[in-house]
Amino acid sequence: MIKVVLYEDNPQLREGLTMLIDGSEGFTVLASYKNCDHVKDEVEAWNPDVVMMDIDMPGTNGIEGLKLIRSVNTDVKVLMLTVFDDNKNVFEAIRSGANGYILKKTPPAKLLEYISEAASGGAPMTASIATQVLKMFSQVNELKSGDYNLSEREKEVLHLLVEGYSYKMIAAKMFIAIDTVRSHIKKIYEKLHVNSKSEAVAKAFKDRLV
Amino acid sequence: MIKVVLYEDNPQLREGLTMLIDGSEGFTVLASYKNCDHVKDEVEAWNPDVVMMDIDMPGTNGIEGLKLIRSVNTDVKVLMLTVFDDNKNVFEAIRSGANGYILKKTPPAKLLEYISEAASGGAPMTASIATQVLKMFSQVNELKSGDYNLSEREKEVLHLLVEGYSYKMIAAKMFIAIDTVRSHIKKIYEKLHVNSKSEAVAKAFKDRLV
DNA sequence: TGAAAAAGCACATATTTATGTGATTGGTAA
DNA sequence: TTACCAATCACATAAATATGTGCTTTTTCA
Repeated sequence: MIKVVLYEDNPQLREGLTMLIDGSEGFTVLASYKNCDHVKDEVEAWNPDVVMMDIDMPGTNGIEGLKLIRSVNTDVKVLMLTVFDDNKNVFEAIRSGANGYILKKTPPAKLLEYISEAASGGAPMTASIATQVLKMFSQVNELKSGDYNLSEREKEVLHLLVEGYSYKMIAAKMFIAIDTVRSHIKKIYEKLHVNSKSEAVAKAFKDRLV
Repeated sequence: MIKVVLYEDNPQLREGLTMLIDGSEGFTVLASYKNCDHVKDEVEAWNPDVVMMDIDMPGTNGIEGLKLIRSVNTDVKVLMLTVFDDNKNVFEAIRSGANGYILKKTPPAKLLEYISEAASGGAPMTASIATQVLKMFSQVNELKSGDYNLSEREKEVLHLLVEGYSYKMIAAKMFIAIDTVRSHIKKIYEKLHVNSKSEAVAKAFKDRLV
């Protein structure tokens, strides 16, 4: 029996969801609330398997509610429920430890399936949400490409600079004179359009040259 | 009619999948291959809606294949197919622009559903994969919480250092004497366990203090 | 209430960095 | 074959940085 607690401000939808879930084999709704002002206590008291949390609620919103839950309980599965698949909330919810993210327009049968999936450790997502997540993910790891066409030797030097080596140490490590290190670094600064070691290091991090 | 091209080295599975998909209403398999050595030409020639790509193949593997496809075509939906939900491949596939990631043990009905979902712009994922993706996502954006308990003023100074300001400029910007800037920086170095500006900058980036 | 931080300032000095000018060598592309 | 560039080294100098010691004043916290 999957124990569910529900947070949804719209009375019709709250009742409808409660009846749907509670009336289905294998599911029970322990409680449902119209806001998550006391979500911590409530989740602790009921100890549900799954919390269904509306995002857009007056007072403490769903994301805040999720954070509150996570501050005391990292086990309970939290399914975020929303009307729109807008980017910002999806991102924030996932960051805050949501287990799934589904649209309200999801058909009833699918909804129950999603709840079971969440309860058994899955991460149910409406297709459009999943698409967004993947897109965000590849964006995060995209970028770089800041080429600056540094020569091989220059890349080596830059790398050592980033590692915190001094000119003297770099010279020793690369078996070249310190003046050669200077030459390389000067060239690197020109190419990166900077004029100090720390700026070069910062740029290396920003543009993922490291 | 959803047009599918299949890449799978195991002959039995390849035949099985072809028969399943091709035999289903609304789906057609244009071609199936046992490796993706000529994936670029093949995808261009067939122009499918969905490519199903096995990850573990001899020769050019699925990830490489995906990258090859993406180098010439960003529209076709690519569904990655694998036996294991191992972390590294999932990550790499998503980074490279996969549209979905499903396990081979997925039941036939579900498989067809996933293909349709991919074709219509969704991002079908096996539950265990979705869970992983969410986990990775929240890890990537985790705070890292490298605290070091810097004081407010020290954080300001560090921030300006990272921005590339010299001591003199920081002094001017913060309306304090350059010697005070030195004091702060010395303290910062102690707290971060570094002893140069560029090391501090590097650490700030690494530990997301910026 | 009293010690500990935090923030501010000053002076001194050694080291490191930044910048300039100039030269040699070997590879490579027009 | 000439011209360019990467890589190497040298000498010189100014500016910036790192480090040490020492001194107020204010805030914080046990």
